Amino acid sequence: MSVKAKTTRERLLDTAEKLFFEKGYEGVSVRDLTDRAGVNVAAVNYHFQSKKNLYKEVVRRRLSTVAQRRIAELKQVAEGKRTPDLRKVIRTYVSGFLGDILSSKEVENFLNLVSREMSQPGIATDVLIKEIVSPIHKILKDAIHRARPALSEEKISLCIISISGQVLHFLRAREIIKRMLGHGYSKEFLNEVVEHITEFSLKGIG
Amino acid sequence: MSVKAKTTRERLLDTAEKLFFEKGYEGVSVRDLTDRAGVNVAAVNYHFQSKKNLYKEVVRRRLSTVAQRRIAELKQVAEGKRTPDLRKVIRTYVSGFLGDILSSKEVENFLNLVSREMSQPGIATDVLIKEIVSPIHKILKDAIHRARPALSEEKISLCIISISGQVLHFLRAREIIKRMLGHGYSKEFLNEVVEHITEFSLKGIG
DNA sequence: TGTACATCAGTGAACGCGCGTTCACTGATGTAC
DNA sequence: TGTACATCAGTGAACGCGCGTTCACTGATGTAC
Repeated sequence: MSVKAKTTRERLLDTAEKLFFEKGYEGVSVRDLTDRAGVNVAAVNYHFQSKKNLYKEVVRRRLSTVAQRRIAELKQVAEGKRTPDLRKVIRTYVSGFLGDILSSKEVENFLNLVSREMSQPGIATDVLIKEIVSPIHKILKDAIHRARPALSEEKISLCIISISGQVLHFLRAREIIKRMLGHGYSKEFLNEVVEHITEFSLKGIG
Repeated sequence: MSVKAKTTRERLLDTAEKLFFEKGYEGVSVRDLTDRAGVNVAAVNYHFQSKKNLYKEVVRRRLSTVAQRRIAELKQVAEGKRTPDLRKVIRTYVSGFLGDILSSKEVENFLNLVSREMSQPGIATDVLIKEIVSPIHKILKDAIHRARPALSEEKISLCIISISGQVLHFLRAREIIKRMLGHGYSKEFLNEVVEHITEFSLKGIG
């Protein structure tokens, strides 16, 4: 079997991912982290020079996987064809960020972090914009442009912001939304939300 | 003339409002506050018992004015008539939160705070929900129900969340939106955004 | 009107605490001759 | 194969700092007789 024991570095990265994604950079102290990981306080600075660096490293690690998957999914439905199926494009985008937050704690937590950094610029905002926000924006813009050639560039951007605003709000304001609706985020409800945002936005674009 | 000199308490409240609204509760230290106000560090605890209490007091002070105005505006266009003009209702809601953020630094900063507390529960979230979120939600729900009787209660709530999601996103993610669009938030642009969200949402509701 | 005392706003200095980081060290593994 | 030294992961304890808060105090104003 040989279940290789995790090194201190690996344990730190895994614990940091969990805690940072849940509580944000400032919500986690170095001691929270090292206690939970079962390593010495000095380990963070030994392996990553600083808390900030560890955070960036953690973001980078997940980002490449998640961003690549989201971008690949979108490209598949948005590119190639002469006029893309806008409903499919939007649904893919929305469901990529909302659809399966329940199926994987890691993805859910990572999306928490993304939405947090989108709401107020933080340590990793630059890399997030570069690796995920801009590429997706570009794909969506292009797809909408080909599907609705009459719309101006500015109008298309406003529509994209309207869509991502809804997605981020449903991601971020879960607690308040739960209170307003009187129920939580079940699998079925999330599917309903994805359909809702898709149809709402499709009609909104016109 | 008799320009009455501000008391320490008043200076603290005014400074706290400015700083808390701009940078959030945790972004401001008691010393930031008292230095800026030109008063002693101990004054915060002398007048307000704790930093937390000062924050609540500051929120309470603005909230009553802003909430009352927003609710009054909405009631005027939403209530009374048999079937309300949905376009007017939505525009009033959207423009209440986005329309004049440039005209008053205080209102802009307060709306920053509201949107911050809506994104992640904070010290004042409860009072905000009670005084402004719930009442407005109720008015909107009722107006949409009378204008579109076919829609279910759940569907109406989803639509309201879609609208407020857009509003909050345009409020919160200003830095990122500026980068995406290549220009800032001018008076004209804000009017354009209000019209955009109104029409997008009106079509979205169907 | 004068005196004694209470109440109040406001202050300077310090407290205890948790924070991120650093220092001096250990013990295991690798490398050179 | 044995010895000497270098490199590395990891550690325990402490450092300096900024934080919210508290303490003991001053000086001005109000109140009672």
